[in-house]
Amino acid sequence: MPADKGLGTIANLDRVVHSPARLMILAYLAAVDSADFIFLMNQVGLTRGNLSSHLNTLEEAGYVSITKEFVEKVPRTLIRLTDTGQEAIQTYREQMRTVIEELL
Amino acid sequence: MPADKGLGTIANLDRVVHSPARLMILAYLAAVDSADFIFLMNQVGLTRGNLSSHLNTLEEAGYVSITKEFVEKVPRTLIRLTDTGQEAIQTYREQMRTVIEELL
DNA sequence: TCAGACTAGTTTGAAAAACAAACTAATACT
DNA sequence: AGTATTAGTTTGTTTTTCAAACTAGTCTGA
Repeated sequence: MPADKGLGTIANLDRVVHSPARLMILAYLAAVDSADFIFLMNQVGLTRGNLSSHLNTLEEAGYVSITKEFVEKVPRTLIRLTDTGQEAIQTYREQMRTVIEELL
Repeated sequence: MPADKGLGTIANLDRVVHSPARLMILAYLAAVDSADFIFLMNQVGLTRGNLSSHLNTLEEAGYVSITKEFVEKVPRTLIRLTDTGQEAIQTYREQMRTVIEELL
């Protein structure tokens, strides 16, 4: 662990949120609250496989909920930000803000 | 690439800076401007091997300069933030600030 | 109706990054 | 001389990221 208090903030950053690919997913979901798989894929510019595994990571962390439904025989995967996910983003924002201030 | 302008900011984040371990190193160097290897190791809480390879990455990116000198027969490695490194931090701060604003 | 093509994802496997253990080399102590 | 200590580097393992290949179901037209 870092000896310094400020650096400790960096060490404690939530890696699930911090990863750029997932940060994009969360940023998008924070704006729209719910999106389908393909639309999200186009928005964040990830391949399907890539998106699938990142969503899995986010779901395991409890940050998103994934519901599959059939719309006119076509499967549709809806991804939604959970309250826990919302909180995680909030915490991350606050920590990152602190980091940015002390990085000056 | 992401379709959205804001998400593009996240996609373009400098990965060399973004990595928490290196972010700690840079944050520390930004504060003190120069530090020796062992002191830095204690401050950021990394093992020697770990610190050594991260410094290598930072040196290759041109963000730090590493000078080795002998002080009383004892080798001393001084790590210093370069101007390029200072600029990279500045750019990262600005991008991250934007990210934090649009993550709300 | 059966072949080919598309949609929506998941699984798997490869590449890159992060980390720590083991190694190197030099000095200092006894 | 032999052992311990300091200061790093190299190497090998684990984890993370990413994309190619696979699966399952639907649609389209000959």
